[in-house]
Amino acid sequence: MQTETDISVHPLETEDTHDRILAAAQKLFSDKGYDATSVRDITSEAGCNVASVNYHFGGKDKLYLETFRSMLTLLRDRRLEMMGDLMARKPSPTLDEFVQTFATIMLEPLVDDDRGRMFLNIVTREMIAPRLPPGVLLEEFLEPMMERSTAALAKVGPQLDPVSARMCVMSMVGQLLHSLRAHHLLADLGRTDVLPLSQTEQLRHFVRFSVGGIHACAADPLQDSLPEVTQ
Amino acid sequence: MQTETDISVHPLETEDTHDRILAAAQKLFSDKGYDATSVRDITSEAGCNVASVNYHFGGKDKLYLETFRSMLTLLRDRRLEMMGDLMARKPSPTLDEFVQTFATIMLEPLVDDDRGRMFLNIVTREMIAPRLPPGVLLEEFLEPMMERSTAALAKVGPQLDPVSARMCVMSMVGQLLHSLRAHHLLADLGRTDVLPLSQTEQLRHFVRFSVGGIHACAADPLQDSLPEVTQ
DNA sequence: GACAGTTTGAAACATTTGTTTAGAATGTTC
DNA sequence: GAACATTCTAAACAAATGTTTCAAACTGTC
Repeated sequence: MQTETDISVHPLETEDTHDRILAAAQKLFSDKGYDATSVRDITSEAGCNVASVNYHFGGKDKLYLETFRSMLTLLRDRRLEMMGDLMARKPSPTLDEFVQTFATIMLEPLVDDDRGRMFLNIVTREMIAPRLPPGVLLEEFLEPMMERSTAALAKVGPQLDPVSARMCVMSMVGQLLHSLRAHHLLADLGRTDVLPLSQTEQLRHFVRFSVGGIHACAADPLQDSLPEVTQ
Repeated sequence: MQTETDISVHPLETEDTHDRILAAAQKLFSDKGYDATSVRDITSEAGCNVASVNYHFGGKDKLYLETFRSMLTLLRDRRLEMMGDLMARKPSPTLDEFVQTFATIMLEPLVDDDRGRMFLNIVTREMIAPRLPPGVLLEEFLEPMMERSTAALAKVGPQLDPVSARMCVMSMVGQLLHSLRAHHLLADLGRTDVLPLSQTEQLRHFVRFSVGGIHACAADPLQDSLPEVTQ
């Protein structure tokens, strides 16, 4: 952001067409989805010609792929960095601290109203109806974060078998994404009455519930019912 | 299903065009979304003429609305009925039983591979990019189930303030939907290695985690930080 | 200023889109 | 059987879609 020279006064016009198209595509693809977004929607939002998409990106599908990759690598790397910071702390975080920071790590890139919702929407869409080459979403974006989170939880949490740790991370992620989606839906409808809690209070509930759940999992391990899976 | 006479041998051809279109629309709208599904896709799947959609439903958007309503009222009523059965049991269910049955109630209509995934997909899409009149999804479908679930939990669970009970239901729903979406994604990619647990074991984790979370919430109520919200 | 390379613009391309039209087929009623 | 309403089909409609074409405009270099 700060890297641009201050020659031009208008920040939008400092970006070249390539970047303006990418920005418009991020907004529109996230907002309305791939099919509901026409190339002309994008180019008119970007203030350029229809042909520019094909000149700069080689087609609508290629633009979508580049859009998705540019957004999601940003999201992933930011999360991985925050997770790395957390786990590098000199006294290892307590379980409470870990769960709370985990929520921040997962949500912080998503709650920024500019790009946050776009992230969530485009990932959600990709989960239901993938438009990317198969496996890209899972292997490049979901699994790395999943792996690190599971390892981190296993380190700070109570004694948990690997599978239980993974399931606990899934439980936490599910809670966070669902409450965020619900928040967006309710905000759109102006129904602030349905979930009368501030973000702080919602976070407190999440930590409370999840820490309780993790302890319960540690006290009652899954493994005993598993006949030592061949691996 | 059993109400049809056995005059015709071919079950598909016993349905009239109206129903065949509706069935095809359910499949395709859920599978690919509203925009990616063309009227011709639907009519060719239903084996009828393009004009039939407009004749029987008055347009693509009307067909979508009818499709959504027919699917979701089915889903909602089935869940509400199961929830009613559970709470009508002579000895009130324990918290463990409640959480376990809650999972069944939420998932059972969704795991049937025929229609289950269609339900989940179409609801998910409606949450990110509504195509229905605003509020229909929330007020007709989500809130009734939410209300009943919260009330039921408050009845069988430990002492929980209303807001905490609601948040606990949210936590449970979030977990269930997320693990189901993950299951679908992984199944599509053939990655059975990522989540090496049977449905029974996943259910066991869910119950364990959620019961632990609920107890933790009861032990540490949210209310004390709330300055008695004006209502 | 002339030149080569890059970027942009207006127009047109062939498809596909949702919808409409008019008429044939079908079943029902008198 | 005639008149009727209902349901279906083929064809056509205008509008929107992603993409291509090609000349104009711009860029920097000599």
